[in-house]
Amino acid sequence: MSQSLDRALTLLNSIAKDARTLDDLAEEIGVHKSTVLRLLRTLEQHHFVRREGTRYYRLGSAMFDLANQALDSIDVRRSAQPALAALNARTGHTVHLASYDDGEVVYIDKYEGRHSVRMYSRVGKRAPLHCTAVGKVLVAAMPPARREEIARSMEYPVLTPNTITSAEDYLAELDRVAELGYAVDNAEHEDFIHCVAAPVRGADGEVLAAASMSVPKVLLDYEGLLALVPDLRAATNEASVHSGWTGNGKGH
Amino acid sequence: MSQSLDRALTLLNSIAKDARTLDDLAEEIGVHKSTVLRLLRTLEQHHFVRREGTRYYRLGSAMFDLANQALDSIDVRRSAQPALAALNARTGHTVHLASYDDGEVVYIDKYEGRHSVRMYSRVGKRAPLHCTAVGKVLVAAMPPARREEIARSMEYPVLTPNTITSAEDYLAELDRVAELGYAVDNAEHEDFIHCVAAPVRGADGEVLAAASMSVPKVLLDYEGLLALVPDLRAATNEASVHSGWTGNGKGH
DNA sequence: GACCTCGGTTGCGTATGTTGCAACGACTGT
DNA sequence: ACAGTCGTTGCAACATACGCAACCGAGGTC
Repeated sequence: MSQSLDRALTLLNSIAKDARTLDDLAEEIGVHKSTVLRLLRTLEQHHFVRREGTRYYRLGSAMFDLANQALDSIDVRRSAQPALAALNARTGHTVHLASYDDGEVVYIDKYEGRHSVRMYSRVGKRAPLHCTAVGKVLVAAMPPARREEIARSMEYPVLTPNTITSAEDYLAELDRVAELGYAVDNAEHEDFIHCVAAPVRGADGEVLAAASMSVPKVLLDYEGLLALVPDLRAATNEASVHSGWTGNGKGH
Repeated sequence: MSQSLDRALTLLNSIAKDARTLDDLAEEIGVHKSTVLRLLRTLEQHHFVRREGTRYYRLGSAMFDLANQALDSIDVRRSAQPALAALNARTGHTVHLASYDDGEVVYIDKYEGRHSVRMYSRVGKRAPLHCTAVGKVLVAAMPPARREEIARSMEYPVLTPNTITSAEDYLAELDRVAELGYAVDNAEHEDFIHCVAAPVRGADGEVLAAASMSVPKVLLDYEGLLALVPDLRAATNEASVHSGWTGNGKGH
């Protein structure tokens, strides 16, 4: 819609990967380098990028500032924090908080696990709905019509041998999740990791977000993973209460 | 330089403060609302903003994602983390890590103190050079000519009764800081808080960032504040070592 | 239930802002 | 000192983003 803005935002993404030079960027988005220069200057004025020496560009501080302001304004994040931090401290496993956004899952908080296996996730990162436990929880919370609509319009890229690959299978899985009140990702996203997730609810019983624990398979087998569910649900319940949930689906 | 981009970035700032409506935004930046709509649509495509319902706009996940990528790429931040976290845990006081950027100080990390007095700071936020301990440390580390240049071109807004208000006083203060190896902010920025700061150095002895501890005056008097300096310097030394510093100003 | 208002959305013509070009200048390495 | 590389600037041409005004759709009021 807006060409120059579109190009500028694309630039930001490139720069984020790592510091880049002018010609690099120009070639990458297929415009003349003078154009890139002018866009970068505007971005620089607003502190969205900064120059390193004269040659390289990096993301600037406005990025951090705005992002942190935005994170602060996500209420679930703040209200769920104590419960999730405690869960993380108690179990030592990686805990994620995620919400639904435009056909994907977005991580809005992360508590790093104590075991050294680091996951390729980060606050702000997006992940597919079909192969994550949080994705299943979030979609399962929607009315059946919406579920169907989403499931039908999704792609089902195969990421591991266990990945769900069809709308039918996914919808069946969602039914199970809705009934049980929690979801499992049995190494459907990353080969060596499996997860369990449960919903965090707000005042009217609506699902605000989903919290998950991720564990390397070498550390805990499937049985062991399921044994974490009560602990997880205790934490999501506590988080729900802090978010205004009263347990009867009718807040206040 | 680029009008539409400039406007879009301004919009982001407005939206960050809190969710806003279209007309609001249009009036705020003085353009027609259809223009704002188109900019927002482009921003939305890139996930820089998301819509809440149909009426309100909020910052989107691309913001978080890029910001976290950017933070990860700041090496000092990562290498200083263990030492600063330990310092924070040991003392219970708020610890900041900051670097110099374009005539201001930028906070690149923050460890919240245990006492309930919260400071108005945040990762990514900017602060003036003349009234912060970190600012003094960072400028004091520059060659005299550069110090002078910066000091002369700065504004000296009065924020508290103790704020330094002239280039002469500031330069004198910088000399003291350079000699002592640490800086004090004696309630020059916020009335009820005073701070001490010390430099974090890299492989070649250059100052990469400054770390500070901030304490409410009611909790600790000036004497008590100064008594924290050894502890702080132990932490910044450790952080420096992790950043490649060898103590002789000649890395490797 | 019809009317009204308010906010978001769309199509269109025009002027403005943005683009690509080409020449310049600063810096590096040989 | 020269060649090569990369960032920077001025300018003219054009595409783009702009403002306008009319069109919707939802919520509230009488």
